[in-house]
Amino acid sequence: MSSRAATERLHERVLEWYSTAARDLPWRTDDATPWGIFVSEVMLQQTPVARVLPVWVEWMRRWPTPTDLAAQPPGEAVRAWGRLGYPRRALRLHAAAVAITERFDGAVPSTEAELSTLPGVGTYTAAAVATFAFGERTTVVDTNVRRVLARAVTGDAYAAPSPTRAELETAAALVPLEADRARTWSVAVMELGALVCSSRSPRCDACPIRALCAWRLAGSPAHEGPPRRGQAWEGTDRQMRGALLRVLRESDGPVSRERIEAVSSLALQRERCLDSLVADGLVEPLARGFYQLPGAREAS
DNA sequence: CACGCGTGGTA
DNA sequence: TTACCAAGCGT
Repeated sequence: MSSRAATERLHERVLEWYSTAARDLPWRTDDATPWGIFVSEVMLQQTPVARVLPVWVEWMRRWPTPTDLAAQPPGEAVRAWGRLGYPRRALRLHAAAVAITERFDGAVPSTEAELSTLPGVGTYTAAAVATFAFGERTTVVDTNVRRVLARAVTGDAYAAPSPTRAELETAAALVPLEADRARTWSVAVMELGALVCSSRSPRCDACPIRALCAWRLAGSPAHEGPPRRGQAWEGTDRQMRGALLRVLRESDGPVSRERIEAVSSLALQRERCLDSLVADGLVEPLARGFYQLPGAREAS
């Protein structure tokens, strides 16, 4: 319900703050390529910047273009993914590189609609790449944006579990009209959420919009409703899949069934997870009970 | 639409 | 120490 003048004040304060507080990240430099930005966005899905940085640098060194990556077997992408987590992203990134090479002549597509057709590219990533790599004026909504707007505009301590229609309309209404300003606004709000308006302990004293923040003005009320439950971990298939894939990733050649079985004595779960990794295309079964990352060449 | 999917740092 | 959390996506 903010007036145009209030919106303008919000823009000015956030953009001014960003001009001095923004981190120097390699995918934000002027010479960052659309491919580099694309790779960074996929790596940053649910993974912190600090962990992404060294892996991104290595990927750019090895595969400076989508075609370079597409020429490799998918297992190479999975191995180079290291410990970023959610390794299916590596597989989808490889598949996206193949699609870009085959369907877009090796050039990362520039529109949100075309980007959305690529594997591993959802609503957020399509908007982010269209905006940050190509300057398309669109609405970028990630978890940071949702939290910042929940507090500053709506006055809630946290955003809803999943984005609501009203939330997306609020975000869209706040995007500056001019494309270049819109791009900076999007990255600035994300940065504000990452550095200042954090989930656990927001640093309101350092916030450029504390004087305009609805949550702050309401006395920073605690979150209402049931506590959001985190993901279970101990004993989950996710944990087992991670342990299994780690053995494959850190092994040069094919891995014997014996080494697979040494990962865990829980045979039922272990085999279920191995099967699911094969079904996902993350693991390739070979003859005589050996396994390897998909498409990996035989070590000589 | 709710759930499954990795990993490691931090309050 | 132990939950919580980090630029989501696909089914």
